[in-house]
Amino acid sequence: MPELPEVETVCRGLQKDLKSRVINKIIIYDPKLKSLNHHLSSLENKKISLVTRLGKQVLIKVDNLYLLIHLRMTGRLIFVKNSKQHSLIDEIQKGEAYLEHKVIRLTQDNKYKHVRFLINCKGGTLYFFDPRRFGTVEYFDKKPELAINSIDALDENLNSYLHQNTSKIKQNVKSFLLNQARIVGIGNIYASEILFLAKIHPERAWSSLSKNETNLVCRYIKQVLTKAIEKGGTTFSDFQSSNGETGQYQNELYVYSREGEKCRKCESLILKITQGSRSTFYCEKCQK
DNA sequence: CTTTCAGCCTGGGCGC
DNA sequence: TGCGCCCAGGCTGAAA
Repeated sequence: MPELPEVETVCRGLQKDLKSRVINKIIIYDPKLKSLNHHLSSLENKKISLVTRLGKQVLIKVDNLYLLIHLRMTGRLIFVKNSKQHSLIDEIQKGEAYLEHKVIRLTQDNKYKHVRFLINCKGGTLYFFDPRRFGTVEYFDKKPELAINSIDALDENLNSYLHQNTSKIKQNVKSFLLNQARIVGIGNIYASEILFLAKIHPERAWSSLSKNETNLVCRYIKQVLTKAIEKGGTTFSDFQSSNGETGQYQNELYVYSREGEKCRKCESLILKITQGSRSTFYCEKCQK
């Protein structure tokens, strides 16, 4: 689910909600997260100072310590302010939520929502829901950084990075955009959208791009991701911001998930192919 | 070195 | 209604 714009949307919401709150208690329900247990006590009674994005991950600064959360496919971080209405903690204590395979499942609208862990702080609780349980939470005692030789997709130096470091890469352009060891933040939805707008065929080799085409890709990486952030991300089935709102960028898509529908520029039919075992959507006529 | 592909998981949608 | 199959926004690590 979450690519850079969705993670940025979550971070902005959490920064507002969590900043300056003191952590009372952290509870882990999913045994897959138990490595975090060793560090929980060092986080309690400390103040959250900053929530920022690191690539596709959410970085929460707690005093001089860090929690790095990767949402992967279905992870959601939802902050619920304290109110008279019962919180999940209350429901657990009242036995209205129950344990199944040690992962809390909360019934709500007859649907199960899997809570892997929660942070209860003064004024509210941050829940980490993740049905598929691909998401990860890591603890660091110093600030984690992006991998060497990689660059954030919205870094202002992206253009010179692409020209200086990537001209020999023979990988197809679509797979290259998804490669997080290089550009960090682009996922399967936005990769197809960026290539459509840049009018570049997804099966071209990255090294075959002219200087001008590389500039175009760079321009549309910035444009697409920035606009998607403005729209609060893309919601297909289950992306939600930290206050539970859905994104709006799905209404702007030119090709993703539009196989067999008419291209919004030339009216020929959108095609779907598989590259690196991921779906790619494109317009044969618009993209050369 | 590069590239592919199964695996990690669950739930929704579809065809029968 | 139900069952089986396919699909999914990400990433890793083993194998080729």
